[in-house]
Amino acid sequence: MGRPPCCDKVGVKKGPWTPEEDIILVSYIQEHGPGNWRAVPTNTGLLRCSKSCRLRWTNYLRPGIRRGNFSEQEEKMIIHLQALLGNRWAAIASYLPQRTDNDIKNYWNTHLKKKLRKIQSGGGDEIVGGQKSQPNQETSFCKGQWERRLQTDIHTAKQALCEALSVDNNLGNNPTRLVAQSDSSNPFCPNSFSPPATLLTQTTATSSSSSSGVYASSTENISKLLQNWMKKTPSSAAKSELSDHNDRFRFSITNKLQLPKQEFGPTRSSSSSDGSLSATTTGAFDSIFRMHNSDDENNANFGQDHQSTSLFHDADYKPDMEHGQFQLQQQDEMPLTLLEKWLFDDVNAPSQGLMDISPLEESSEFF
DNA sequence: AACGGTATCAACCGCAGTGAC
DNA sequence: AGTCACTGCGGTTGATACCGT
Repeated sequence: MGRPPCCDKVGVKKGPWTPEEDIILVSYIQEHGPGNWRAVPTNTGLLRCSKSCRLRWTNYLRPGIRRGNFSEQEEKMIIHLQALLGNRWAAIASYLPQRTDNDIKNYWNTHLKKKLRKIQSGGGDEIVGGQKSQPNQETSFCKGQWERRLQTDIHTAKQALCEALSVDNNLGNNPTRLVAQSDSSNPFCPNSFSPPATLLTQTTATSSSSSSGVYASSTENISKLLQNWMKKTPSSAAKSELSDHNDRFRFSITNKLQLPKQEFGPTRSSSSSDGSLSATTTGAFDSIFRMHNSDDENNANFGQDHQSTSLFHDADYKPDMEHGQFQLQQQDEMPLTLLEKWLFDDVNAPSQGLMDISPLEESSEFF
C-alpha cells in the first residue's frame, strides 16, 4: 500500500509560481507563520499542494536568502564541505545560512563540478563527483591533515549544537551576533533557533550593514518578482484570476501595507541575478513590509551583504544536528591534494556570512 | 535573424525520518 | 507496534535564457 499523494493531483497547479501566488503565500505566512503547510492551500486559496508551498517558501521566499553569484569563498566552502560530507546539501547549506540547499546543489551541479573537473584535468587527479577515485602518493600527507580538519569540523558542529541549544540564554551576549535577534511580535522572528553566530565570521568590508527589519531579504525577493509582474501587467495589479480568498489576501496586502505602485522603480532584467535593488524599489517595499529601517543607502545594497540584517529569524530555520555525525568513510580517499591549496590558500580572507570552519587551533576558543 | 545546442535554476518527485495517535 | 500525517532531503526534470554558428 503506497503512501497517498500529499495532495490531489487534480486541480493542483504546477510549474513556476506567479508573483501573485508568492504574495499570497508570503502574506499568509506573515500572518500565521511558517508551518502547518497542509492548511496553507486551503486557507489561502492557492491551487498548490502544501509541499509546493513549503518548497517555495523554503527555497525562495523565506527571509535571509541570498541569491545571485556565489563568492569565491563560498565556492571553496562548498567544495570543502562536499568533499567532507558528500552530497548532503542541507548539511552543507547549514554552513552557508544565506544559501538554500537547492541553490547549493544547483551550483554544485552546474558550476563546481565542471570547475573541479577542469582543475583535476590540469592537475591529473581523477575526481568523480567531487571525490577523487584513486588516492595518490600525497594521500598520506593529506590524511593527517584531513583527520585534523575532520576533528575541527566535528568540533565545530558540536559547538553549533551547543549554540543552538543555548541560544535563548546567549542572545545578545556576543558581539558577532546579528542585530535583530528576536522580535516576538514578528512572525518571522520567533524566539526560536538562531544559528551558531559565534561561528559566523565577519562579512566583508563591502558590507553596508543594512540593519533593516526582519523581512529584508524576502522583501527583496518579492520586490524582484513584483517588478517583473508589474512589467508584464503594469495596469493589472488589481486584477486577479484567483479566488476570493486570494482577493482577500491581496486586498489585505495592498491596503494594510500601502502598496505604492509608482514606487516600484525601474524594472530589472530578469536575467540579473545579483540580487541588487534600486534604493527606490527597496524603499517602496520597506513601506510594504513595514520595515523598521528605511535608510535608502543601506537598502540600496540589499542582497549583497547582510551582516546586520536579520537572516535567521525564519521560524523554519533549524540547525542541522547531523554535523556531529560526519561520515568518515571518505577520509581515506580524500581527493583534495590538489584542491587543498586552492581551498585554503586564502584561509584568512574575509568570508561572507559563512560558518567558520577554520583549523582547530583557530577554533580552540570554543573550548 | 534564425536555429540548435548548452547552461541554468526553479520546481517536482519520491523516499526517509519523526512524532502523534 | 502499527498507521498516518507531515516535514526534510536529495535526485531529477523541464522551461527558458544564453550562446555560438
